[in-house]
Amino acid sequence: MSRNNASGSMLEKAAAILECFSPSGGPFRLSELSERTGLPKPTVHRLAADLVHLGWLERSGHRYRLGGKLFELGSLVPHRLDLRETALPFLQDLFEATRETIHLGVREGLEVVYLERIHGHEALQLPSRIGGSLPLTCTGVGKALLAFSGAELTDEVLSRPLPSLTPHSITDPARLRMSLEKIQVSGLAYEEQEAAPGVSCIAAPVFAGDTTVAALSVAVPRARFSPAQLAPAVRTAALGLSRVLRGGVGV
Amino acid sequence: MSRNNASGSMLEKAAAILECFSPSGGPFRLSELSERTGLPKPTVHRLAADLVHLGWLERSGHRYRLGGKLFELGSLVPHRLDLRETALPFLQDLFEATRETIHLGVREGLEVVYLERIHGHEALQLPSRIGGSLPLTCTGVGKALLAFSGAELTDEVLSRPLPSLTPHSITDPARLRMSLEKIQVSGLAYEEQEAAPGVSCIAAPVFAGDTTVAALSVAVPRARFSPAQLAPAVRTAALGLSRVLRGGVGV
DNA sequence: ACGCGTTGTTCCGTGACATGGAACGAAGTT
DNA sequence: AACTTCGTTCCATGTCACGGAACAACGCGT
Repeated sequence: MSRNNASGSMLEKAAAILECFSPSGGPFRLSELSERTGLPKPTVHRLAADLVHLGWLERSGHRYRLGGKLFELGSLVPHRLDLRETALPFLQDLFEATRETIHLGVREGLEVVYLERIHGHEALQLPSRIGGSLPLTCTGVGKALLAFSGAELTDEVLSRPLPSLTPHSITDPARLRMSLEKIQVSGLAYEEQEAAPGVSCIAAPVFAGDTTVAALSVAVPRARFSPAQLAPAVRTAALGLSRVLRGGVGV
Repeated sequence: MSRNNASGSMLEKAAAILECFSPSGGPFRLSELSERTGLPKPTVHRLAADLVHLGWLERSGHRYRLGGKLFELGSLVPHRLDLRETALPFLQDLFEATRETIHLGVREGLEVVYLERIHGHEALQLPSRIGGSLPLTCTGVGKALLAFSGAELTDEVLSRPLPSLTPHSITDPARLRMSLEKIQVSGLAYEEQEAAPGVSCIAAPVFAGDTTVAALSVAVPRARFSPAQLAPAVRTAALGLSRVLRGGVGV
């Protein structure tokens, strides 16, 4: 029924099979893979066997999952790895100061990709996942990135319909533009229930020299949201990280 | 010169290209990839182009790096993801209590694979990397895993030559067996400069029900190593995580 | 117990497409 | 300017991926 991105070279088919697992992640049966990819069952059977052989897929009984080799390779992606490594101490500081959920994200096209997310025992219900992407327009990290990535990008984003994750997500271009301007003067992005109901967020951009390379944020249950206490911590972490990156991390 | 694992299906060749990046990670030129894989240049050229098209490889100028899609897929590997998520709060506690480098690892075959590694501003020089694997026999996490994974595995490991990461790594089977027995009675694994010079480590196994699913550790510069203070923290974190996993995480 | 729907799996003739040697052009090196 | 080494394109060859059809192994409802 799905008639997904179907065929082409063998690689594309293999990729299509692996793509089935994002973002659902969950184990799939052969026929589910066949249906989701639009590929005939024997083809999926053979390819899946090959992928298992390579360690890219794992198979227990009749269920397929992503394999350990992908985790290994994914951990080596250089830009992600380096940035995460240098950012981690600052994220830890921020966590220790606030004891709330911390995010680190970079921009990729018109979306934000999360590189790290740390939290304590009380886990918020959030749409963000490490490695996952969300719209720039309705997340704290995304808005911080967007506000400091040049006017062309802002125009590009505003020229399209604005996606929304919750009823509070900003869908009016004019309102978003105003919000971005406020972010530019204050250096901090606020977000209230635009990404997840009941959760507010405050974010700050991270610079390497004069280009925006990332943003970090702290997400808080709405009931506990007190900008006066969080803002200095977030700003401090972002500035500290930016100072270390000044020499730094290549694009 | 390398005559690596050469050819076969197209997937194997593509995998061979990607494997070039572990653990070096660094960017490679076309001819380097050709040499390392043993594949002819035109073949690598075509495959690399396909991989770039899929987002598995990135190309800037004439240099190839691993692509963002791999990071995304790697973050979805279920066993890794779930365990890391539930373990994170306990790792944070342990970090906050010790302010030292924390590791979380699982066993995969005869090696330990690290799922998480958090640290502060002072980063130790360690061979461990997230997603990377090391021998079970010369790391704290590895020894904790090995000591609680059954006698057959111990015999299997001891029947082979013991690898070493430093001159202090244990290479005598008898000594290792004794060390493992001590770990079994104390519930804690000690490791002194066996993985990296100047670094000591104390680790504890993590159970889900009655099976060992992971181990966590704290690594400390030898000068600061004081087991009396670290041991209770490590044990507490491991027990806390085990308690949460009791219901839990499937194999 | 039986039949039916659905699953995972094997088989195999066909042809699409990956293959890699050879040739080319573009840098960088001596 | 002659040479080396790189990335890239071309194309005739034959390999190997392809997927329909047939088979086997469950699970299920009555």
